[in-house]
Amino acid sequence: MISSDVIRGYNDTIILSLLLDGESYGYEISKRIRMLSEEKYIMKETTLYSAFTRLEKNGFIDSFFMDETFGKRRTYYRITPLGRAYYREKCEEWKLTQEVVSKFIREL
Amino acid sequence: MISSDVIRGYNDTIILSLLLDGESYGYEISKRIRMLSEEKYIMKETTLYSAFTRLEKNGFIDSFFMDETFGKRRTYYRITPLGRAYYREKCEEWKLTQEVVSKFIREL
DNA sequence: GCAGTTACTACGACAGATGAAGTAATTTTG
DNA sequence: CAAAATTACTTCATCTGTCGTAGTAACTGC
Repeated sequence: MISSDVIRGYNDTIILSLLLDGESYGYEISKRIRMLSEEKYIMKETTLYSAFTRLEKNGFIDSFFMDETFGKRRTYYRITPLGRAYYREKCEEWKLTQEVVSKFIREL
Repeated sequence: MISSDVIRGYNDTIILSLLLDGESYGYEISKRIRMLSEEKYIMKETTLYSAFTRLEKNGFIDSFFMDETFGKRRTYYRITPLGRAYYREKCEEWKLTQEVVSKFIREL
């Protein structure tokens, strides 16, 4: 289990990464994070949906509705070019973070 | 430069790691983080001192004063056995976090 | 003697994560 | 066929940690 405070800085990046595979919606994203991380990280619902709001406000994702005649209406999200650029930056930053944090981590 | 939000979850761990080398105080810790990270991460003063307060409250560090007849009085900190245990946990968590986050990071 | 460095402390603002609760529709199961 | 589970969110209030700003205080170098 990974605590939220250590991965916090990467929630937005994780979501964007999954949207690179194509448009998706909250519940699906949530399940994919769970699966891909092998249950090691489970993003809370409220965290996820508040991330969507923030990402959209920043222009990193777009939201839209699909034509659905059944089921509770889903909000779909799609990554924007700006979002891709931001994702790339965060990937670079991740490499740097790994290097830096690793200097303070030792095997005991 | 690493933004504070991505490294946020590791500030306490970074401080504890430096205290493993022996007791130290705020200003010194701050300089060592700066140097060890090759200026890639600079912990803000307020962040650092509030981390000390939190760590002490949690029993992970002890504070004390040294006999000093000159200079502004420094508060020294020393890691406790509890702090060492916590540090070890965080090191394990770091490995897990690296694995998990890496799954969402791609070369583009 | 004044600027710069060392070494903090206090305070208020803000962003992001969270728990709890609620809504609403569909699907499964007993 | 009704109840429980699952899907798919939304709202709201709270908490934690970071940050900007500012101030205090002593020493050090020019």
